[in-house]
Amino acid sequence: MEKKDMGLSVKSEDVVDSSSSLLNNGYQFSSVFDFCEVERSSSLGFMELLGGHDYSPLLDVPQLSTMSTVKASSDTTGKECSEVLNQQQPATPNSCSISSASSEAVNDNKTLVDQADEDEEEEKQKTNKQLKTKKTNLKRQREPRFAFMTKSEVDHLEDGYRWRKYGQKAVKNSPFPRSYYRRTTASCNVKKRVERSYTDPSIVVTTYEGQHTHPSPTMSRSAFAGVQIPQPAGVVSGGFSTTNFGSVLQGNYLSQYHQQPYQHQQLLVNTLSSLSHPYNNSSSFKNSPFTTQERVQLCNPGTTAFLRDNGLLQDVVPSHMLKEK
DNA sequence: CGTCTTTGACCGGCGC
DNA sequence: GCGCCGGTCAAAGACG
Repeated sequence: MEKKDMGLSVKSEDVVDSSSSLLNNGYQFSSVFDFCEVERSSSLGFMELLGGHDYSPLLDVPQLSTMSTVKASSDTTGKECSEVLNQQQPATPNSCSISSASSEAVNDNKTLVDQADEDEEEEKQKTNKQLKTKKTNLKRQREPRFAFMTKSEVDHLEDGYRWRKYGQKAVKNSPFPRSYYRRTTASCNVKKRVERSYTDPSIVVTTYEGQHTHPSPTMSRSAFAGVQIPQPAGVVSGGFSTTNFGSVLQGNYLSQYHQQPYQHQQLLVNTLSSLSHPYNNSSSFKNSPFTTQERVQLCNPGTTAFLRDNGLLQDVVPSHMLKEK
C-alpha cells in the first residue's frame, strides 16, 4: 500500500525516528515529514495502514485520512486489523488522495458532527453519575485512531500538549505496559495511548484518538513555531522533530494551498539524507525485506513557506543551506 | 495546595 | 453464561 501525492509518499508501516523525546503535534507542520525517511519494516507487523477513516483525528481536515491514517492493532489481537483493510486506494501514484477522498469526506463530516454531539452529551453525562448506566446502553462509538511508531528511548514523547495519564495496562504478549493519556484540557477529548513495541523495544507506538477542540498551544509564535525544537547539534533526526501522521497529513494538506516549487526542499532532502541518520543503522531496517529503493524520501512542497520562516530547521540545518534560495 | 502518577477495581464488548 | 481483554475510573500517594 503506497500513496504518493505531490512528492509525498506514505507506506503502510512507517517508523518515525526520534532521538529526542520531542514529538511534533498534530496541528503543526511537521519538519520530519518534510525530510524523514520512511521505510517498510518487516519487524513491525502489528501496525497496519488502513484507509477506512476519512480524516485524521489530529486534523480538522477530513479529506486527508485515506492517505495515511494509520490504525494500530495494539498487539496480536488482530481485531482492529480486520476492520477496514483493503480499502480503495488511488490507482495512479500521482493521483491526489485528497480529491479521491473528498466525496467520502462529506459523509464523514456528517458523522463527525454527530459524533461531536455525542461527545458533548457524554461530557454532561459524566457529571451525572446516574446517567452512567444510560451511557452504557448507547453503543459506544470509538473515535478514529491515528497511530505512528517512533524510535525513541522515551516512552511518552512530548508533542506540545499537556497530557494526564489516567491508566496503564499490561499488554498481552508484551513485557511493556500500555499507558493511557488524556488531555488536561477538559474540553479537549483527545486521548492517546503509548506503548512500546515488543518486537522492537526501541520503537514506541503512539496512538491518538479524537480531535483537538482548540488550536495547538504551540502555534502562537508562527505557523511553525511549535516545531522549532532545540536539539543538540548534529542530531539530525531529533532536529527534525519527529512527528505523527497528523502533522504529516497536515503538511500535505497545507501543500494543497502552497503549491510552490520545492527545489529547496529537495535540496535539503538530498543533503540531509546524506548525513548520518539513525535509520541507516537501524537493525529493523537492515532486516527489512524491502530494498532501499522502496525507501522513500518524504518531501513536502508546502515547506517552502516554512523554510523562509527558518523556524523549523534552523537548529539543525546549516545556515548556508537556509540561505540557498 | 494543585497537579500528576500509580494502581487496583470496575465495566462493557466480544468470542467461545 | 462465562471468561478474557481493552479501556476507564477513582482513590491514594508523590511531587513541586
